[in-house]
Amino acid sequence: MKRSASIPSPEECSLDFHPIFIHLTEEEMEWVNYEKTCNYHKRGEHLYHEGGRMAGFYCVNTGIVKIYKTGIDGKEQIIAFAKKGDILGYRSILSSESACTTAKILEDAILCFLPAHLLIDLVKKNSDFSFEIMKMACQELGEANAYITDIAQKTVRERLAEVLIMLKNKFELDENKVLQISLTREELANIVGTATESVIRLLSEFKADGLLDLNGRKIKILDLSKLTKLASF
Amino acid sequence: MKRSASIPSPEECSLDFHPIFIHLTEEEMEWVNYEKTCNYHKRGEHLYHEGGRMAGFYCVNTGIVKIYKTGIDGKEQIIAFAKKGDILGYRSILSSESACTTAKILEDAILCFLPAHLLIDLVKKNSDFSFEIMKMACQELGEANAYITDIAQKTVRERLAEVLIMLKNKFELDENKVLQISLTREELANIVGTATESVIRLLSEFKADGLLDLNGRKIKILDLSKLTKLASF
DNA sequence: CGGCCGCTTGAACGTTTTCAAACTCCGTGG
DNA sequence: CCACGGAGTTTGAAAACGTTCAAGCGGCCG
Repeated sequence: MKRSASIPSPEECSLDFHPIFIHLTEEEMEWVNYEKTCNYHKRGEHLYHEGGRMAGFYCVNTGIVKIYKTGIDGKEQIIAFAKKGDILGYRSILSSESACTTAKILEDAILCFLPAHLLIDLVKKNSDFSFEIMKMACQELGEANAYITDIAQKTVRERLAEVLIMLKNKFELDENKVLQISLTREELANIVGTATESVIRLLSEFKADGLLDLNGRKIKILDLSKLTKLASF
Repeated sequence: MKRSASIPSPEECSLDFHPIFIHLTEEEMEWVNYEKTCNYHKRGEHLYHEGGRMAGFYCVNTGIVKIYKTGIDGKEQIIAFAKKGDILGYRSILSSESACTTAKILEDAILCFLPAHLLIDLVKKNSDFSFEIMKMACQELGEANAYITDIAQKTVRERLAEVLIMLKNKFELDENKVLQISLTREELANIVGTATESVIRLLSEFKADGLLDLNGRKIKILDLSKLTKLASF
């Protein structure tokens, strides 16, 4: 536990690669670096909870964060994942609402925390920064609308295929074509919006059809084009 | 057709009540009024189409606009309605994407059209305006996330109850407790994300349970609290 | 008056969920 | 080192839910 006790190195804390900050002046960037708090976060840790007030937002430098809402009798609905380069928690700050989701570390992460007032000040002072944030929010909105349509109209089978493709695009495959994110069957079900057993049955069906190979939580994509057809884009 | 041939009166074109514009300077407001084009739009008319480029955005002064995506074999998924005070089409402009929805007039409307460059210029020049737009986008994003969870986890019955409550909140009831928006059963189904027949069956079930009364497209809300319970918030 | 569109109902069908049980893997403690 | 326990996974069978198809009705517009 040497790492989690210590503070990340300056390189690990760098925000330079975050597309959001490219339009900041040197002065503003210094301000950001002065205000930021960078930390290690272990798997399982909660960053914030649905319904709570957001003290600030987070920039992901390494690791994976799961963002979800809690629905009927505690069942979670996964809304998104955040990985290197993503920011999270900005929505609630800008809309002056309490957090509409919960964020939990899925893979050990290095995150920078930036206080809410900084976000608001930057948005008010730097119109390019503001524009980037707005662009991001509008893109997310477009994706959310698309997902509403999918979830309302597609079968569970189609949605599972689609989710696998989405995960492949976001987290890539390794040299063996294995999805570079490890999810439980239940988590997969909570993205798709279905029961765990349904995911299990459909996955083995996909395997039987030669679309993919399974090895515990490792999912190897064998036939992307068939999978894409199944998702019916 | 005297009206549709003529141009709306200055009062009908006023944008003063739109909350979006309250932070504009007098000069900026003059600019908006100079650039705006105000028109009558008849029921059935399309404002823009999914996949097309947005030349600008619209402010609703009167009437109702239906905003939807087209899914599997043409089935529409209604994403939102816009009424007096709402703006639409801004998302695609700010995210530099093509329209992710289609907009169609549901009730004869008076709309102001504002060119895309105006939106972008205002966003870049007036940080308060920019902040308002961002706030709106972030709120919509929160609502979209909530709807994803609902549609993924709730039964059709719960969702229909929820949609009726949403419509009541947005369009109010008249003095007879009748919903002030007229939708076909199919349109209701396309909000809920289900088949037309399911909506019909559930509506008559709600009626049998004394929750509401039906008279063609007129839906009279009899027992809001029971309906709310059914929606399980 | 005819035809079309929207509404309604019934019945069959298919998909998905639920419940129950058993199995596997893995880490902990005896 | 092995037993134990727990979480996650898998499978089967039954049940619930929702869709689809088919048919008939009713009202409105041309």
